[in-house]
Amino acid sequence: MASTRRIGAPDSKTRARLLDATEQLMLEEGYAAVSSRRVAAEAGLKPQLVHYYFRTMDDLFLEVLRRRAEQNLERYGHALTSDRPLRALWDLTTDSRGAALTMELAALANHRKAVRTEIARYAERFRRMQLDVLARVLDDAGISTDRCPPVVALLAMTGISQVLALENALGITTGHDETVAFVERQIDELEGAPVPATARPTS
Amino acid sequence: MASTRRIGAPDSKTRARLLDATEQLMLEEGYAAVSSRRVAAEAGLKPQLVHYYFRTMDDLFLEVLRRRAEQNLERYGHALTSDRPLRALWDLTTDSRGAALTMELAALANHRKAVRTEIARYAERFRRMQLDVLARVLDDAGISTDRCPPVVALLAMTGISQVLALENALGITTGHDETVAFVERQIDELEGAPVPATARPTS
DNA sequence: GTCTATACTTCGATAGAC
DNA sequence: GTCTATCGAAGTATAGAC
Repeated sequence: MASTRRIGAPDSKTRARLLDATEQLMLEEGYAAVSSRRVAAEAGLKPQLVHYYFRTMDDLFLEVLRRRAEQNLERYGHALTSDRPLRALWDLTTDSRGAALTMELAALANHRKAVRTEIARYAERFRRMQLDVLARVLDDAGISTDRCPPVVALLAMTGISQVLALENALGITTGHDETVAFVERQIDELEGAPVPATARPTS
Repeated sequence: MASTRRIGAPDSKTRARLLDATEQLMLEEGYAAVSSRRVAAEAGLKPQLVHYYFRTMDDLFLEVLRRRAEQNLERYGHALTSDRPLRALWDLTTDSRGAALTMELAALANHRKAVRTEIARYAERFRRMQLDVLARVLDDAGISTDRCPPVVALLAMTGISQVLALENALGITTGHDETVAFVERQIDELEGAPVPATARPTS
């Protein structure tokens, strides 16, 4: 029989503080630093509150993941409608804070089955949205996809931004500037390079 | 003054068993599963022995890292002298077991300063060796490096193999086959292996 | 609805026995 | 040189007080 234990309200202010503290802790010290005691200390609360609002640590991690993923899905939605969708997509995948948290969640997935399952679900949705953008841009630019299918270009782009984020975290930056410049030049060519000045059309 | 506590012999059979057990545990359940008790259980030994041979857990992780890194340095050395060095390099970076362990160590580096420092040191050495191979191959093939410097190609290759490994661990494989085929075709063209009919050397 | 007192488990590490 | 007995701290989680 299921436990009769109660759970905190989903819209509680305290609950949100715990989620923020968890995310902060993951970024600063990695997911392994996340414990009920550490999260509570970061939020200035008592450790037991973590278990009141999130019955288990898995629930806490899942909620962090979902909150961030939904936010990202919305951002990618906007990228789709941008006048330079590919550039918008690249900017999103190279956002350092987002990339770092993604890395932590991916590492976490290695030994938390619930997290792995949820990440895989979201990843498929992201992949599809990204592919839509890329396929459309390549088609508009009249690029043949025989030799390099859109999915290959997408994986390359994802991989490059990932390795940049990972090495950044380790303090290795050799070749990063050149790589970013290269990718952005490719994107500019595909989407029609804007004049290099700061003149941007008003939105 | 430093502690008077003693430490086990470096060539001890028991010590090696503990290192093996740690590596195994990291691959199977992630680095967060590595504790003195779990490692000992995996090796069929008593938990306190971990602290006898490796004073702290940091020391244990560092030894796992060094052992694996030295092994890899040797492998990359061989790749340099292969008749198809680029292909050998690609095979090494896509070795799934090695990639998985690297991911774990990278994640571990996020909150273990000693590990991060040591990884960064080895990473610089690897990067240099890999660049030597790539620059030579590109030069031999007469490829201009103006547009795409060797270091950019290297980061792309590293990123692609990394994202493949990461997604594999998550159970996502969409587009993987196409991507591997694409990269290997590029390599074959550069190194003059069986060239497909549509191959077009750069002018 | 919100939070605290508390149980029980596992952790890293040391001192000392063989 | 090798291993064991044991400690204090930190971890997750639950039952019950406000």
